[in-house]
Amino acid sequence: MSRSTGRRLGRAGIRDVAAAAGVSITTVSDALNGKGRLPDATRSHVREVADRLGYRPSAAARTLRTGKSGLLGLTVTTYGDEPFTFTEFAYFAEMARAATSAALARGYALVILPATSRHDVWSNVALDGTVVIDPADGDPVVTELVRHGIPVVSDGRPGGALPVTGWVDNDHEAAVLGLLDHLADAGARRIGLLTGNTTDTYTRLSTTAYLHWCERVGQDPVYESYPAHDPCAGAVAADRLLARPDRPDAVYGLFDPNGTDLLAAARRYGLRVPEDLLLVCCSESTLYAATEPPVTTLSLKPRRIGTAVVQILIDAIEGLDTGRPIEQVIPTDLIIRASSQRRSPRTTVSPPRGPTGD
Amino acid sequence: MSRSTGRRLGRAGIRDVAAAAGVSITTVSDALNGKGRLPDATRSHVREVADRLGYRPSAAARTLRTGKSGLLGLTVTTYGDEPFTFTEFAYFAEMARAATSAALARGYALVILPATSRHDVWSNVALDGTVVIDPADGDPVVTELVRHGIPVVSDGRPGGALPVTGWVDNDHEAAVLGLLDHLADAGARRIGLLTGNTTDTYTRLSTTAYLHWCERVGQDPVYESYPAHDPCAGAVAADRLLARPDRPDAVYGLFDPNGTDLLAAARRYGLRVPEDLLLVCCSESTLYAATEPPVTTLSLKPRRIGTAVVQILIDAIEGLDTGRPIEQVIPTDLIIRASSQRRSPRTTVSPPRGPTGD
DNA sequence: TCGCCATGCAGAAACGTGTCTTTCCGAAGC
DNA sequence: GCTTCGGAAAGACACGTTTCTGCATGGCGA
Repeated sequence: MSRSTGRRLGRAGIRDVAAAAGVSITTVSDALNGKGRLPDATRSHVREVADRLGYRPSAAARTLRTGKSGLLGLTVTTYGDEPFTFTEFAYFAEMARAATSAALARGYALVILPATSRHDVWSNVALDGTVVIDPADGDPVVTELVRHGIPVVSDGRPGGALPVTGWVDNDHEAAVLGLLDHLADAGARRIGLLTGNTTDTYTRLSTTAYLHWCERVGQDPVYESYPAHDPCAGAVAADRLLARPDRPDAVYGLFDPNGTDLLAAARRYGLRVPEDLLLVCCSESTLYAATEPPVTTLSLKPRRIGTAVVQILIDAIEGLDTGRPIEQVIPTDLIIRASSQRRSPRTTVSPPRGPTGD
Repeated sequence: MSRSTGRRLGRAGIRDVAAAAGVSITTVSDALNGKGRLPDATRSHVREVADRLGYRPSAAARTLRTGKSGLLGLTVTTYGDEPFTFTEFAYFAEMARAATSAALARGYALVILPATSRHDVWSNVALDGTVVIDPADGDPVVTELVRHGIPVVSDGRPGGALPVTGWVDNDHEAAVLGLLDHLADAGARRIGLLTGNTTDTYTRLSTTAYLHWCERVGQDPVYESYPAHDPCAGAVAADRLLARPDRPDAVYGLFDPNGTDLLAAARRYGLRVPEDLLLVCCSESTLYAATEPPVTTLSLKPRRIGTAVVQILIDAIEGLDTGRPIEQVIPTDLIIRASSQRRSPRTTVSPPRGPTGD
């Protein structure tokens, strides 16, 4: 009695439902979770009473008992001082969105967490697993998580023998090589690169692929690098690249804003695109379909990556061994627009593109 | 004994730490949380033992006991069928990022949740409070949350007498009126509007403000609306707007991609910007500093909004009554660039802008 | 010398579930 | 008629914390 009256100021618990339905706690639990062997009459009766009381099981208690929280961490490595830069490039936003949708479809939710190993937050939330975007070599957060038995799946091949459960990545080398070939086919004689001076895997792989390609075709590398987290450094670096005495006649920009940066720099130097300068940049933004001229972009397919990462992670958590591989390579997509084609003399207005649909 | 040996396969619990340190569970808890009255010697000893065992308190158990989870929900109303569209417009991404940072700084983490009232996910996570972006009138999710005693703070003034704890918003009417005045000052005779046919508050307020302004200055409204969630519909609507017999000589685009859409449409019709057509669009993207010409944008200051929303929410959760108002209006920022100025005959190249810093 | 307070720590009761084990009861088998 | 069997539901414990209460001990003033 002291119990049932004392509970008045809290939410309705499973005890209240049991009392109201005239059954035991066990029966309520079994009825709501479809577990035990109960006649349908009891089941529906309990469900009806629970609904009437507005009963919601306590997530904390359930988590404590079952050991599963239904929460996945999402961590983005941070460049510069801002805690989160995932809006800097549309890639991160797209990837996060796809991951969120995929997780939700399987009953999980995503918690956004910092890449720094501030234990305060990390240990204050019960995680079933974690998605790590572009982990650094020997990332302390990842090693700590794995040491505690929490599955970790990374977007981006992990370096430094990081003990992740699985990973998904593009074949960055192949993507860059293919794109450079495309530029060469379009008539480029000297291809330049606008790249970052950060040490993340994407930048490193792309840059070395560029250098390999140069070596293969016997071209001197022409590149400028800048801190990718600085929004104005890109424009300056684009300017530097086009101001060089060995000015390239084609440029690949590694980061999302490089397309407009390079277009602006080209205008400043009176260079016409694509006549005087061929352009490709890595971006997920549909804005490049409507620039003057439209810019050829390399899409890393963040939606497919985000989805795949979450599927692998949840499969690992639930212990179900689907045939799905634990390490997946997602093909990239070169969306060819006017900026990388010298063929068509008049600028073809590309029709509005619908949703890419994957 | 059966206890301590049986725990071998799990993580180290508080009991293990207590046993290893030769103290009681209470002492461990107090030492780690800085609670009781203990000599510093005991404190450091317990901490050292806990570190050695790699002890991490169970978030679930703590949540169950204290009733606080340290988790805040983040919900974005969804247009169309995609579960999440917060990447569609840079606004959402910026806002989410700022909110995440602010929450983290105060020891909270954000959980991304769907706006649909699928109870599965919502009731599976223990929330201390929720941020709702642009809730619909009488939103069922919000009412349900409030009914269960969970504080809700919304980005966007709630309509339909929604019982939220607080809200933060821009003064959309004032922003639109000021911007239209700016265009009129620049010489616009007939200002058109590119708007959405969705019923969200932002679109509605902005559109009615436009209609009011037209009425006040005695101009016939010229606008086209389209489903804002459809990525290609914007370009088509921009085209429609400039194809009208009563073609406007200035346009305000309500959504992020409208700037490039309108630039592209203007090119198709041979209209020069800003000579033949003045342009403003609402966007948070820095890309518009580098377009040809640079486009004047209206910034809604999502970073300030995201921060303010979280501060209000956490204040409410922790019950501390700061002087901070529960309802805040954040001023907008009109970033004037070449597209809305007829004065300068030659296109001035705006210098690269640094981080906006708020 | 006795009582009192401050200090340092331990015991045990919750928090709200899930689930293993047990009990109860009617019906069927020998 | 007694046992067995199986269905339906109740009891009780455990999950790992936090925290309230309470027991010692020793120093101090009266």
